[in-house]
Amino acid sequence: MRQRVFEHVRANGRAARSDITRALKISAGSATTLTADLIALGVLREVEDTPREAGRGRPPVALEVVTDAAYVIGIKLAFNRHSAVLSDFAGNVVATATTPSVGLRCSLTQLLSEIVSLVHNVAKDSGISHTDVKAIGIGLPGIVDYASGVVTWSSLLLDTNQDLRGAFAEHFDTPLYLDNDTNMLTQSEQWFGAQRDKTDFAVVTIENGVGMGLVINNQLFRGTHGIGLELGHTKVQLEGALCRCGQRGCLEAYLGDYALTREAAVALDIETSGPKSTEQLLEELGRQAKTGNASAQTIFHRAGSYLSVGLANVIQLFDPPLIILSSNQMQLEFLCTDQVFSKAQQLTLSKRSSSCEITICAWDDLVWARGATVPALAALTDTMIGGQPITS
Amino acid sequence: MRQRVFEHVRANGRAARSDITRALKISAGSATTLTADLIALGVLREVEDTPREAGRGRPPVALEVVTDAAYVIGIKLAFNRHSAVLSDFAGNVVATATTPSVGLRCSLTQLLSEIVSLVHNVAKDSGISHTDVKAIGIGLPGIVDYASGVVTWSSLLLDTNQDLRGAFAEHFDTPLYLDNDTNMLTQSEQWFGAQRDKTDFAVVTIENGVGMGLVINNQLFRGTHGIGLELGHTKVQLEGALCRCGQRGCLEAYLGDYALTREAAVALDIETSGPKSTEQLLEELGRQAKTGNASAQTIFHRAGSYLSVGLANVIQLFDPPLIILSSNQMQLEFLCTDQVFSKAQQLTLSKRSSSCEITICAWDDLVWARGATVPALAALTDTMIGGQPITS
DNA sequence: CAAATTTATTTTAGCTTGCAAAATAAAAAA
DNA sequence: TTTTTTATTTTGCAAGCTAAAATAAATTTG
Repeated sequence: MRQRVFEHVRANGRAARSDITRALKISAGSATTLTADLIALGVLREVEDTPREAGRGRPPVALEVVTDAAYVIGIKLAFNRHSAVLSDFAGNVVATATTPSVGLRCSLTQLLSEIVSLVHNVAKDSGISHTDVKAIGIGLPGIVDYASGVVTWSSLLLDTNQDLRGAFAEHFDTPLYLDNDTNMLTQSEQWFGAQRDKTDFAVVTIENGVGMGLVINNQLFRGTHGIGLELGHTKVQLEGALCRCGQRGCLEAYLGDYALTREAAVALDIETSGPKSTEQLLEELGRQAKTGNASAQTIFHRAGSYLSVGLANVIQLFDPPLIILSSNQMQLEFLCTDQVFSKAQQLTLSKRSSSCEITICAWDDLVWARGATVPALAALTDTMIGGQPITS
Repeated sequence: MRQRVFEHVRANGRAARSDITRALKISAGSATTLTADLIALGVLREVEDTPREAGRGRPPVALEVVTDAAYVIGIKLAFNRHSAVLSDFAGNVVATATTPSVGLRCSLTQLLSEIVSLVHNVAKDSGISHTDVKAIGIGLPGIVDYASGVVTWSSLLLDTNQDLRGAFAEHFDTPLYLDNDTNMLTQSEQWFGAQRDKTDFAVVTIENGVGMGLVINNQLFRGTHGIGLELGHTKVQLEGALCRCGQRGCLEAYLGDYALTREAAVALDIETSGPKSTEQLLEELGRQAKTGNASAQTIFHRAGSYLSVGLANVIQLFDPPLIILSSNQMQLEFLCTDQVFSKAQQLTLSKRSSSCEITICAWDDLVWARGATVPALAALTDTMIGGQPITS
């Protein structure tokens, strides 16, 4: 219950004891006791100059999170750049940092050294002491065993089954929470997003690969072994296009950056092995599609069809009231279109009454990184407040 | 906690207080108090002649469910026959009944009258009074709003959005729990199946249509609106085979009875409009496939390929440790083969360490009907023991 | 066979949590 | 100034557990 009171204050920024009794349906006496505990623990404080609101009666005294009770860092590791966010105990972003990354698969040692310098960088300018950072969260693409902190597979790493948490522990004492990057983005939406009041929603990301996150009843769903929701590798075509994973017909083999660019070479009549980067190729492909290149258009058109199918399947299986779609600029413009969405709705229309809302957003890497602070903050709060660790 | 103690006894048939303290990790004192409550409520009783077990010390005195504290009925409605099970409060089957059904879509009134006669039939022979039946569960194919008891759509009914619970209430006072039939089978597995100790598993059914049920952490997952898990209508092929739902490329359009038999006419070189029933056609198709008819074999082969894809997608998305596959005899023999399963595993192999076990079973309709007793029993127990209703 | 040992269950005292209701506080309205 | 209204604190009290002691009922042991 202490946890719930604290989370209510954190989620709302400020809340008076009387707000808490109403929101959490506890008695006024309990509110007094619980908040007194939290104040004694040093995680909540009364706001001195609570702004005077209209209304009679004794004015409520707002409570807020003691922002400097602890700090956490959230990191997003990606193919072309890494991003980090330093956040206070209330979840406010205090500092950010970004570094370019090698752009090639690398060893665990190399990746770790990039993480170490990023951690130092983000703390440097903010004036926050190293020792005040009490937890760190990292999200990276691939399959991650959340419980053990082992990276089963990642597109960033040369090797499989890398014990990133173990390696990290040799550099820092800080506890590390490691997860798939889409789960981090999902938690960013859950805590900080425009739809943060929603208890159930899905997140679908289209980047180099295709990922998915799911919140059911305010709880992140990871699958039994923590490796579910591999939407990118669901099959949408028997013996279809070749995927990075070696299989054929995976959804991401039609939608991901690499899927579009490998066909771009043909459509744009450029030599494949040219010096162009994926980003440049994608941009060129978009430009050509806009100016009427039929081959370029057909690439996006086909990808759009499969995106409809992917979204429809998500709706049919998980039945979420909302899907938040996040993607690169190019896919956003050409794939995440109203036509594609209405096609997806059509494909699920069969007898279903309530429909699923689909919204789009193109998030900055820092939003992803901020999501990585969520498990760090949540776990830290648990240890500080002292309750059963929430298994999320 | 009372609930948990009671469910532990019911799940194990018998349990001593000392077993309960160990299993539920409560103190011996609590076990005494809680069981005393349950005995006073008339739902548990001490077993007089507890069989003497080897071992020293004061012998444990077993507790068991008072079987005649209440009775419930579970019903499975299907295309060609309806089945009912009368169960005591411990979940033991006391009587069963089966009636042929019209075999055509019918009106709500017609279906209801079949339900009414089934309810009377199953109680008749058992000597159980009508008034001792305290709850009834019904499972039927289609989309059912569990909370409201409205059948949004069913292959059994002519019309959509039929308020079956409301209509039922005009005939009986007994509370009615209405659900999709696959959810009922899933709960049958959860309570009575060989794998009932499992906390997480999926059920996939291949009958006329294709259905799915999912248990996550001992809890039935229905999707947010209670209409998720429509595996049969996930798309596995862009612009693929025509499905009953009007869409193209649905999984069940490749696997369901009707999907196989509509191609059977061609393969077997029979006139489509002949008098053959679906069952006869399926049997004939199986016979021919066995005796080397290449066309017949190719039908099963294609269906098998899509079943692999469907199972692989379930694994990729839900990551269950176990899938229980239930189907008709014919699909069991020709589709649920080791080749299909190993193909499904292959399609998910990408970097995944733990694999998903797949088991098969061909359940009698009575097993499905018994599953329909589960929500009835669970809800009844809640009201009798008086706790928060379990939201499952 | 009586005493010791072992296991099960009950009793007892105490702790924690949360509530209702009364008391107190702090403001606006009369 | 008094009343009214809203917020918060204080004060018993009840429920739900637990740990530890007491009691029960068997088997083993000397």
